[in-house]
Amino acid sequence: MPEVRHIDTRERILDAAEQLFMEHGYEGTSMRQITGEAVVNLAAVNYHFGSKESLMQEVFRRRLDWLNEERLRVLDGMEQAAGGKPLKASQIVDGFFGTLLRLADDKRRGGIVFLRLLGRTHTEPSEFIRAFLAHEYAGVMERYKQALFKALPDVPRAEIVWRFHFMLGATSYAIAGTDALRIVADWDIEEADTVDRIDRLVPRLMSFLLGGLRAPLPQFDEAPDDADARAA
Amino acid sequence: MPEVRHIDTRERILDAAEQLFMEHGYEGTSMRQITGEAVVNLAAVNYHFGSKESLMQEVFRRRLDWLNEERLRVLDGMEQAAGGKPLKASQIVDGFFGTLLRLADDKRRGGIVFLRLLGRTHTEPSEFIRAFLAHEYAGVMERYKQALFKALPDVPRAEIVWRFHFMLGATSYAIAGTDALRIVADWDIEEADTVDRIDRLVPRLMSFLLGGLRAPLPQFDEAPDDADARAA
DNA sequence: CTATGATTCAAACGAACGTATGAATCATGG
DNA sequence: CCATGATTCATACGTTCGTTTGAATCATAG
Repeated sequence: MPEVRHIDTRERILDAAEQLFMEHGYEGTSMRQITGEAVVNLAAVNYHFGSKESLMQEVFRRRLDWLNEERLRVLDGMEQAAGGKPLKASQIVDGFFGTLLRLADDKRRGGIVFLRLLGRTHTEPSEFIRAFLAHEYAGVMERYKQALFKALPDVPRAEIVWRFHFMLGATSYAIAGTDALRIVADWDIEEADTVDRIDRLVPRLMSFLLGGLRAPLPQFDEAPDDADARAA
Repeated sequence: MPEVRHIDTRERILDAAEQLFMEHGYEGTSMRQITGEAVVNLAAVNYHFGSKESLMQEVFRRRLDWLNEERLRVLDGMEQAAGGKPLKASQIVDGFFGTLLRLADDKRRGGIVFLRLLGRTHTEPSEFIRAFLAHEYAGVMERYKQALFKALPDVPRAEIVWRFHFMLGATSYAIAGTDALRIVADWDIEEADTVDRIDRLVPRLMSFLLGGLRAPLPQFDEAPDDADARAA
């Protein structure tokens, strides 16, 4: 097999790119940084991936393919077990976000580095990246959306979609900046240490997400204009 | 006063930069794009602001100074009215996030363009930007944090800080991508039209945030290892 | 009406960017 | 064990980047 150096080089590039894209973003990372960190020749990226854009896509595909398939497997399993009855909202949320967050401990599948990269990329401005992510997510999103509709028949569908969106935001942000707490202001979570944070982040975030998902529906009181009246 | 052209040029640069940084990010926006959009000479940015970094900081300072002072004014007013008694959580959340979101309608203070820029920048990788934002936010964060501690005396402080963090994430994401709904997957909110979205986004997001903030506390069942038992 | 300082301008700087090239080096199949 | 195709390598290409420069133009004060 003439594949040994090949694969090794490819993987080293992907690892370095994953790390650097996470730290400095796509535009902020140069080919020379990537190949330098990976200890490969500058031309290797173009040889193996064709371009910087293709490299970026491969960085995501390598991790997202498994993640989204796993999400579908989990959902399939839960629906099978439920035998046609609606799932609980907490199950669905855990299937989608829990499956994501549990990646943090799985270094073989990217671990916390990929998690942070993914969190940051959700708000990445580059057009082609967002388009690519939209395509990668399309199938999974549709399935989970339908499951939530079924689980919460009394909640307007538009409301569910919005709240899914808010949950995505809270999650992206939470994983994008594990250190962002002391960035947005220098709060220090009293007890927090590196290991502790991820372990406890999951139940903390899950409580928050479910609380938000099941919150009382908003009142669109009166005229669209101004409308200072807010529920106290 | 030799200030007329001066100020006009400065402002045109700031407006163009605000728009372009929002669309393409800091690294993805070039000086030539900015000066082209502003219809000023390429050298004008360096003449008026010194560097691209300083320009970025000025773009934010122009808007954030007022926003954060307003947040403090609102909090002061509410605390005065309460006369020493704790505020309601919903008041505090509205003071912080509502004041932010109501900027969307205030074109004079940046409107939705600045709002989206701010949302995206929270996960921006560049070190100096995050450092700058941390400094800008420091005072306001501390005051609101203390207000929440007082309003929710039964909730562990660490939990409040985390939930504030989650709220920030949900909000950033919601405003960063008003179009991100059809980006993350191509959902279309049935009724949603441009005007409608922002009007209804506020009560929707507020309900979600409050639901999350007041959710049942997480259970850290069976410490995984390193039994740092903390009250559940 | 001219002198002065502030602003604008066209042009250029060196550095860094993503990419391409062709020769050198490698591992393998015949 | 040599021929072949895959991979690595040093080097260079053409652009674009942020910034600088010095002259031209402007608005005002004396």
